[in-house]
Amino acid sequence: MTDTAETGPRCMLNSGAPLSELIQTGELLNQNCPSREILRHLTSRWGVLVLIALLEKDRRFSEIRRTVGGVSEKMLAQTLQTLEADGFVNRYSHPVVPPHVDYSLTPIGREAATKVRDFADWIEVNTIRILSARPHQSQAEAVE
Amino acid sequence: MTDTAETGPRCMLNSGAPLSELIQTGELLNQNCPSREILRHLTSRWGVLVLIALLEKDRRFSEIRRTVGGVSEKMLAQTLQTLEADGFVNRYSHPVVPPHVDYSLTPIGREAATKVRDFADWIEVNTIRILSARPHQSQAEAVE
DNA sequence: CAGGATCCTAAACGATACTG
DNA sequence: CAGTATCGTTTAGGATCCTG
Repeated sequence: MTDTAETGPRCMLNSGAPLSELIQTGELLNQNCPSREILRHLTSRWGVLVLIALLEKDRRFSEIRRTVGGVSEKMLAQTLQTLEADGFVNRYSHPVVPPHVDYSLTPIGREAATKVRDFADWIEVNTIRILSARPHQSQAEAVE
Repeated sequence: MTDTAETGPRCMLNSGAPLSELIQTGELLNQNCPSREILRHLTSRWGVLVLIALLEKDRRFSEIRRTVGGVSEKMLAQTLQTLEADGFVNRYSHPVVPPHVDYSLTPIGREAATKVRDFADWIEVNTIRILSARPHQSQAEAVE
């Protein structure tokens, strides 16, 4: 045992090497890679849907809330803050009362959202196919 | 108020219309659409990484566990069961002792995994750019 | 209107022990 | 080896109330 409690090999992205020289291949499978965090934010339950909603057009808070079915105020605020902190979303608060806040995608946010949207499109197109190809559950499983 | 406690408009995919005539556009934003469930499975924390691991080659349980850094036995088993139930993954248990179980992608699982891999690749290529473009946290936030 | 603060429940997760 | 069962912890998530 060493002095540090490493849980696996270090990721190249935090190995101390100069960033400009790094090449990443399959680093997501590495537990310690910061790309894991990005992945989790972008694939989070509400993050995916918010990105899609904002890809269509800029929206204000309550509009996103209405667009993304089922999201609570709290989770929407939290999701938007995370996406903003990652630099995927711009937040512009108009200096008026009552408050008016507009959300939009940053350039890199738009890139990410486009990728997410591609994947979402695939799911929407294939959902029926997936549901019908699904192995049937047994009675026991269905009751569960 | 009606007799049913609907939380939003029905999704076309469970509206009772014949499946073959349905067209889906933006149905993921609808709370009641079954595609939401597929999305959650495919974008789940470990689901993404398992699909990527299996896209490279077929693997047995312990091999996936070693490949996907940080996944626990329990979560891997659970994730594989979900992906199998959705029809994305094949499970073949060799009739030997000690047990030997091979996992592989189904055709539709391979399609899905390819899409996931595309997105993952984008993240890996852009992680550095994302991290450096991130708005800096304040001292207060950093301590938090 | 856009949230922040609070409280609470449910689900996800991980570690460990056990079994065919 | 490939799980299952159990337990305890952590996080996600929702509901409600409150404020500039």
